[in-house]
Amino acid sequence: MSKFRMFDLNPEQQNAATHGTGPLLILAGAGTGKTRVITARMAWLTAQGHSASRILGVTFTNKAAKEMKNRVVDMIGTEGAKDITISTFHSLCVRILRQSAHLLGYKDNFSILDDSDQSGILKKIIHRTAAKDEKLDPAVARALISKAKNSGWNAPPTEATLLGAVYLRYQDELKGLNAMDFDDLLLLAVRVLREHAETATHWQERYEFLLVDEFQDTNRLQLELVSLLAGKHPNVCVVGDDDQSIYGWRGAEVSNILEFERHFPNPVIVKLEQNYRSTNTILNAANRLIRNNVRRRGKNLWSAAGEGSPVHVLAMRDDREEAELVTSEIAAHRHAEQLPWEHFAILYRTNQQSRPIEETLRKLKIPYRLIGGKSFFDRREIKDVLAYATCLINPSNDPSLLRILRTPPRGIGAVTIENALEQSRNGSLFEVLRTPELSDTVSSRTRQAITAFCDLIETYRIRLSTPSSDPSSILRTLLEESGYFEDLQRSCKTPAESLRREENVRSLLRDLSEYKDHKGLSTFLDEITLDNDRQEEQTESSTGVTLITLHAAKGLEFPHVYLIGAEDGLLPHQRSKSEGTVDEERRLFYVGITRAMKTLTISHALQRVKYGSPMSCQRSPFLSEIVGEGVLESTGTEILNQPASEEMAADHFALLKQMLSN
DNA sequence: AATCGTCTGCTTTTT
DNA sequence: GCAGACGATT
Repeated sequence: MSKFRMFDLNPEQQNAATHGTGPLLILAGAGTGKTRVITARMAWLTAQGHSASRILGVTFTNKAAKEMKNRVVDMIGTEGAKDITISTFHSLCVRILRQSAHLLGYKDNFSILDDSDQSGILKKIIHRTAAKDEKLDPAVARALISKAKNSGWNAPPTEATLLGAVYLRYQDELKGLNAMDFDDLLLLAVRVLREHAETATHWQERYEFLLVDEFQDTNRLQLELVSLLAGKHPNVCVVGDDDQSIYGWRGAEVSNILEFERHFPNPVIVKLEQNYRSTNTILNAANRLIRNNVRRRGKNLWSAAGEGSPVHVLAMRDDREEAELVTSEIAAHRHAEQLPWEHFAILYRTNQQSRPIEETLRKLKIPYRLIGGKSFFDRREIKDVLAYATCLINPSNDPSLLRILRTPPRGIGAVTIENALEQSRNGSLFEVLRTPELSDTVSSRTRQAITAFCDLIETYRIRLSTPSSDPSSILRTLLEESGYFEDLQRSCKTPAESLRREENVRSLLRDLSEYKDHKGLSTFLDEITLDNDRQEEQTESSTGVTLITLHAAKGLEFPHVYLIGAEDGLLPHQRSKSEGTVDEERRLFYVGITRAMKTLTISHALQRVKYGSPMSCQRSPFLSEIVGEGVLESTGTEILNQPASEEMAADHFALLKQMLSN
């Protein structure tokens, strides 16, 4: 055990890391070193002689999984850590289902649909199902179906309601396409474990120790999955913070962590309250805010870092003044203390709030990175290439097939496709295209084009299935042979655009050829659909001031944080007020505050442009919960008239002058 | 099939 | 105020 002093754990962390068997709940406040504890625990387990291959860590994001893996490697070395499994919920389910989907009537080569495929299919089904006077927004349907899959239906879906009918047809359709959406991955993995004892036993024996990260964000299905994997002797260690549960709207159940004892009786509970990130002034403000929530375990963060500088609450005249003051203050602060831009972050409730900030930053020529833009994935050419790849794995995937059927145009017209789709109803389009009956209804020229297309796909499918084949060169040849690159060029307005798109395709193919462990095209596609980071690495500039929503900021930290738009109706959001989820908004605010390491500035405007016109705004009721010792309130005008130091004054002045001259 | 114009409706988004 | 969707128009 003395070995574990090496990891520099405080007594509570040590208790958690060295817990033996049975359920363990670690209530880890923001910045209390939960990743350190989880990884130290993994290290400890292996040091106790437990086999690394029987330890499973589960996270929500690939980023968190990677991070965790790196940290274990740092602790016990590559050799000791390499057999520990660390996986996201979804990729774990994919692994289970690739092995057992046939037990549920799917094929094991099923495709995973992304959001846009899902929307497309739903739109089609709604159109087909709804009567003339009935209306159902595909986005709403998607949200409701997702919620139902993750939390269960109040009543089983029936044909009686439009939504029920759409749902049933949607599931049928997906099965016909041999495809699953993100929610199905969880739903079906749980189903296969629940209904097939031998599968459940297999996985229960495979892993002896389970460690679950961000437990407050788990939904009903995820809890059930954990439960099923744990089996009768639950060595389940979960880490989470009920005060940071901000995904209730996505089906996360705070009750999973609040009522942990109900799901896993007699757990050991460890509270981590020592924070290693922020000053006490910041933590006290956070504590004062969050204690206004009723349903919580209760904890009080403290830090050994001292009091630090005051938290500023700024009342601004309008959103413009807010943007100008925040940005110029960042510029001045950076200049005065010679800090990199990366030390600063601006946090906000809704994406559109970034706009005025971006404009001002651009004016001042301050570099910034905006988190949460469009992904690499949404690029047309990337979707095209992935659709080609998907069809080689699973030609029943209609959305992908439809995509490549017209890119490039190959003499199969819209009418033909429409007819074929009509015939395919509950099966796949590819099957219909291959059937000779279609010949009766189409011209011989079209028939020829269809046959050529099907042959093309079949040929390449065979090539791909040859052992020792190289997926990336096969895919490249397929794209060349089908004239994809010419079509891409033709469809681009400028040579520069076509060059860029071609480079994107090449980079994707390079990625594939360098894909480690050459586990095959199918796994590559899984990883790409399940991993958003992969795409973002390529698009984001990684330097500058960070602009980020409160949701996306969870888990991150910045030395200097500006939380803007602390107004009633924005934070808490109007909608949360009408839906009765103000507590979650308070947690969101709490998450924002606890991102700050050294300084925190919270601003609100008295007037803000909303939907084009200026509206007057009340300050957020949360602000009166935060004020107290160490919190300074001031107005924009005061700041501009009496800056802290002469140096700052000069900077402010120079910057404002520069801004006005632009 | 592509482009233009008008209408609508407006959080958050780990996978 | 503006993006995105949809329908009318060429």
